[in-house]
Amino acid sequence: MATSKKKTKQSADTTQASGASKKAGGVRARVRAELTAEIKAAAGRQMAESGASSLSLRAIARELGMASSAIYRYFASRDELLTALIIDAYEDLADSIDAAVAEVDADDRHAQFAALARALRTWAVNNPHEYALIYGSPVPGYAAPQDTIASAARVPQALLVLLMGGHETTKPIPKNDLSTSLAGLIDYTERSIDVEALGQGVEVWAELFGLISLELFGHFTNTVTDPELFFEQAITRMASRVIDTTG
Amino acid sequence: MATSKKKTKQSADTTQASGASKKAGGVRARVRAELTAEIKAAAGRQMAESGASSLSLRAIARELGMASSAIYRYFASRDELLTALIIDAYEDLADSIDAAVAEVDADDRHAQFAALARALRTWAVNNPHEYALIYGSPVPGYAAPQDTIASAARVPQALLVLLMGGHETTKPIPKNDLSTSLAGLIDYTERSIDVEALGQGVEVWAELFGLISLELFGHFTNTVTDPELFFEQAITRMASRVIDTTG
DNA sequence: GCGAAACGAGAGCACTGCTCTCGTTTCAGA
DNA sequence: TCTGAAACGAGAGCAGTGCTCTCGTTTCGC
Repeated sequence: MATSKKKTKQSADTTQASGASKKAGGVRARVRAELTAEIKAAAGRQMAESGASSLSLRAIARELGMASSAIYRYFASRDELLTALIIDAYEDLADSIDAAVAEVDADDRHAQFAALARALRTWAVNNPHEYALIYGSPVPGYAAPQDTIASAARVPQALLVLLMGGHETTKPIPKNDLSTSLAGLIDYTERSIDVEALGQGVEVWAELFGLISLELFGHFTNTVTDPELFFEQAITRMASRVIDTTG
Repeated sequence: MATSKKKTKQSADTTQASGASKKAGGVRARVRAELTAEIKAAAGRQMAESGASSLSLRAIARELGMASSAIYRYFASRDELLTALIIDAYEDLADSIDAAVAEVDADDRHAQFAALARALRTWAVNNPHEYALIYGSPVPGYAAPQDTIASAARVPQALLVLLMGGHETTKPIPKNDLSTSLAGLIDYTERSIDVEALGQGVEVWAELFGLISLELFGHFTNTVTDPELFFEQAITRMASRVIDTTG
């Protein structure tokens, strides 16, 4: 009876959600880029007020006035959107730190470290959900794609540069527990930094994130009454450890 | 026509989901306690393999062979279940630490600190999801109920005890930036601990959590190749800072 | 100009937390 | 001991989610 819907010649619908740029010229490509950015912006807005865990693709679609299924033309899944936000967060943080460090005298390494630390904390305080997204507990199933790793590395890179400014070494790396545990870092820095300094760097790095995480995640309430003031004091001590370590 | 269902005298159904113990005697009370424990156990099992974010009340009900709505007789909401798990996690961690510290010579404070630190990390490594639950990013809307605070405090308490073992003071607390920022902690310890030592304690505390969080959350991959070995080295240095601080 | 690819909209599936109702079981007080 | 009230389990139902599939339209590249 009813003829099955006329079968128009239909194509395969093989849109790449994680669009690898395609031709940059076309009008469609431009619109696509804009919409992608709009989706990320809406997601960022939504995340800023309710956090990453409650981020809803449907809510984003609603805000943008489009069907929820349309989002999938731009991001293959919620996870992929999250990944994009993670990368953006890393980049934004790294930019903030780099800018702050660049503003102070390159010879004053104490001041450089202080600038780095303050930039890190300030960014975290101003973007708590983004901070939680990248340095808080990761979603269990979530395996960081290779893309994020490069961006993630930019942040500690700033501290490594600081270390390189005073602890370069040409001496062979000693073979001991410390160098064993830091093998990856030693490799990454091409054996150019003194191992003791590297170790102090990692420790200070951990303290920085510890202080900020404990503050942001509410573990300082009623004990460390003024986290910012305490952080300032800690900066001085941490700077000494990072900079005055004799290799 | 059809008589509306006969209105049996019906009561108000005012079960308190967050059961405040009631009479301990009755059979019903005992069954209730058992089922509550079973639900928490199932939740813990489910969390251990897929993390807290994907914890599903319906899945728990399924595992226990009951209707999902029945769960609400025991926990008013998913959040309340989470809270119970959080408290259990804090208690379990605090127990582990206390037990580890108690096993070493009370006079050897370096060894005591080392035991504390190792117990903390070991627990975290063995219970990564529980660790993430209590020290990772909190759910944005989630405000820690008063109940959790007491349990949460037990953990850093262990370090405070260590500090008290060597930095008691009867001198008045100086009025400076450090004491201002730590006002809450000074109050909590009833001004019995030297402020400098308190400051070092907080810093070391932060470093401990920083090291463990960075390791567990995957920020050490390819850099700190052997986190456990590195942690061991850091312990020595941290112990010195905590214990050898001259007030 | 035309075929193929890209796209937006909409329906639908399986899942979630949570609520409400209803019949049953247990408890506590008279 | 009896009885009304409280506690309980089951089930249906609601609103929300991520994601898939289909279908008609628009745009692109050759």
